[in-house]
Amino acid sequence: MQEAPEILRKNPVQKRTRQTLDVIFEATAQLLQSGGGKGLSTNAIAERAGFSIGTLYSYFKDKTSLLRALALREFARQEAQFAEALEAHRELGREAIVRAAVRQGFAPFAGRHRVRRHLLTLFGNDAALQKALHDMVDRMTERLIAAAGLQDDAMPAARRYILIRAALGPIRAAVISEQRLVESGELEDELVRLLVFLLEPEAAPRPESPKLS
Amino acid sequence: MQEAPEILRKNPVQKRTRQTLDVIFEATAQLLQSGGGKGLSTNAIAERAGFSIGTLYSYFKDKTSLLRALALREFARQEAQFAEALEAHRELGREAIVRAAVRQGFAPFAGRHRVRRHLLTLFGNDAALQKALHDMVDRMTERLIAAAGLQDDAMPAARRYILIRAALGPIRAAVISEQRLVESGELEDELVRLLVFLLEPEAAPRPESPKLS
Amino acid sequence: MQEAPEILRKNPVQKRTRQTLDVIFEATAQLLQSGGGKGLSTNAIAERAGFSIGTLYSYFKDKTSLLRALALREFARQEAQFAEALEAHRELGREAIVRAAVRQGFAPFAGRHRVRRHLLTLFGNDAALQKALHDMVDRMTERLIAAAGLQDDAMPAARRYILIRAALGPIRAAVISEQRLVESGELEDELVRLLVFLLEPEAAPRPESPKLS
Amino acid sequence: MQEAPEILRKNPVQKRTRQTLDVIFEATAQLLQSGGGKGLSTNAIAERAGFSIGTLYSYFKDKTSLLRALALREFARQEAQFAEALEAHRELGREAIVRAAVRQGFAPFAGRHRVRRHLLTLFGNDAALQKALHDMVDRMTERLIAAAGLQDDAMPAARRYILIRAALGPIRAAVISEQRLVESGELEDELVRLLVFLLEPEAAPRPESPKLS
DNA sequence: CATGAATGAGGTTTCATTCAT
DNA sequence: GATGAATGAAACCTCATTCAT
Repeated sequence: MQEAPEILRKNPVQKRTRQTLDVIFEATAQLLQSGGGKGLSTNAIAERAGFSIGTLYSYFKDKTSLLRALALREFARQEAQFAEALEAHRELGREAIVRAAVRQGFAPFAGRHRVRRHLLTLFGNDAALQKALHDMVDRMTERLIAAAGLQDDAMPAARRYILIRAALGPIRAAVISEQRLVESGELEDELVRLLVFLLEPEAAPRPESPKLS
Repeated sequence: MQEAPEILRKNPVQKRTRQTLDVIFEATAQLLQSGGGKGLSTNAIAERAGFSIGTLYSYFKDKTSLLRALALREFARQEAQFAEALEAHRELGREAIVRAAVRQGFAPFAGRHRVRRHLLTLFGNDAALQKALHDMVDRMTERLIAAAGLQDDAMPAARRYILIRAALGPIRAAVISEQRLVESGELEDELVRLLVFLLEPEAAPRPESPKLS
Repeated sequence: MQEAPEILRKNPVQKRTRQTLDVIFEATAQLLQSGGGKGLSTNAIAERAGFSIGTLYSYFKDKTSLLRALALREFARQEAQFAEALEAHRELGREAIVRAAVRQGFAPFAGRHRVRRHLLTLFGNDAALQKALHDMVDRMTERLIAAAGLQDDAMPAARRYILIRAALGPIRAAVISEQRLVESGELEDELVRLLVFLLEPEAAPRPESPKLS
Repeated sequence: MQEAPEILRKNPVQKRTRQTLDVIFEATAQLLQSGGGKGLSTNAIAERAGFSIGTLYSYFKDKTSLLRALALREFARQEAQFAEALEAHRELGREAIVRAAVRQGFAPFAGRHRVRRHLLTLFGNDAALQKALHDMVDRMTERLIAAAGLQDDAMPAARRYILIRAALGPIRAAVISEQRLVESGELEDELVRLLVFLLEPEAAPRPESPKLS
């Protein structure tokens, strides 16, 4: 059941190889964006990319490899953009930083939210990919905490776990079917308020409401 | 020329029909749980259910109809359980109610989290299904707000939108790959804290930190 | 390969049986007219007729039997109408009779030309049906010759063979795709002229090769 | 969203492609001739042709396309042969030319009359195909008129319409079930007489028999 | 190396027919 | 007798993958 870890069949260091890969990835993303899971055949990808199907198979050992590689690339790009966004607002105070993070959360959905959704969909079962995604969110979380000026260990693990993930669900749902809240900025405001609350060091740990079980 | 919006081809009021449907749904859910979206063929469903493929098609006009019906059924069941859980804790105070809601959020993942995930992904593009889901979450939100003893209109729309959705993402992610946080209850505590915060009537709208921008 | 000559499973003498058959035939004809060969399933026929599929199979041993019986019925009806039309113009002279015949040739296409075409299509290979059709045209031919006041044997066999068949092709073609010629009556005039020519006793044709007989 | 009107998926200019197409067409024709419309499955065609089913579908987008292409090919071939036959008898006088035309009318039924009949019936509903056929007969008509030495406009439209079509019906019927008349040549003689009559310039337009309605 | 024709397992769906109720 | 749920062979078609050129 274990997949051999080899994904690419060629060394992408070669410049020509890298360009070819870009073309293939772009073609795949376009088909994913326009047609969804349906119609995403290797033959269609090859045709859209302008290569022969045989060439495609000289770069990827099978269809899954291609998609996995695309997914990893997209995630990495997103992580980089997130880090960049935080960096750009580093000096403007916690709320500004959080707002930048939230705003960046909406970004990937700008032109291609279907690409991401389909990739997530396609690999819902792929443990390795899930792990990669998970780790990525963890790294983003740490970055956000640091940028907000907190000690990493000042925050309980479960709260760290929630920090970014609490925002992702609403963002995705709203982009798909509640454009009004997105465009008015109301949703952004609420998510900022939410994250700021989570980042707040606990004043005094709720002495008034003992847990009863 | 006109497409009938019907999903079922037979009237499920008949006892025999209902039983057959249950068997088909159960078989589908099992295959979804064990095998995932791939390999979920109508023939496999029929075989697992112990009916012939023809029977299956006498109940559903095509594969999509079957899956859609299953999705609607699962969602409805979940909504009912949610309402029930709230009702059972109605007298125990806001935090208890919220805790019940969060706990109920974990429940559907108990034995079959893959079933739900696959259904969600299979219909990621289906506008009608998305609408149904969306409406369901809205209804659950209203119920939670009422149970918590708030006036429905005391809460900004965007915050209502977030209320439940902020919890769903972390729950799903954690169930899949962070069992430890789930089992220790830490995650539950954090989510409860989060929802309680969102339900809090804004004491005095942060007079100490005016938004500058 | 030979089909047992039994077509009906029940004795149509019974009044109730005859009515049921009429309903089934009518339903079949409607489906044939509206949907063509596609969608003409036994289940659809039964549903349209308001009977259960089982009942249908108690009247006909299989689908082919049903269609064959319908075809025979339609042909017989057409033959009867043809005879009637000739009879009604018997006293008006040869041309009037021929014109009545031609006009009657167009008639079956009035409301249901698809029914006939599909039936012909479906049994293009059925030798028995073809024979029945053939015999029917022969009978119609004899009737026309008699009505026109000729001795049956005054006409060569090949010409008799042609007499009606020469008109059928143009009629069918024109009804399908040359409505203008049909509606203006030009086509009718030409076909009348053609049949009158064929019915003409050879005056003294081809004087260079006198047929003595 | 738009349907491409293409029939072939590959460019038949390539020699290999053309050969493959010929093989597929030939296999289809054989099955049509021997088995008829029933049992003509794409799998059977592929097997008979010696290709895999996938190859067949790489040439034609679906079964209908394949059959349509075959029909067009057969019709074109027939038209060419008809023109050729007329040309070969151009110098021999009107009756000889007409006889050549009639004889050519029997020709396609020589070895494969079922192929043509099945193709005709399969596309009885296909407007485009009917149009093509119709146009073909019109072209053949014009050719015959010209070869017979008449001015095209010397003949009423309705008579031109009839000219060839009056012969087609009897030919088809006779080939199927009246071989004797075919073999003795009697039928040919009668059809020649019929066409010659239709080609005759009207001596004097029937002044003696006014139309009475 | 690139190409793309060819492969064929396997997916979805239809529908004539049976038979227990 | 009537019913209609159930059957399952068989049809159409897709698409990941191979390999001769």
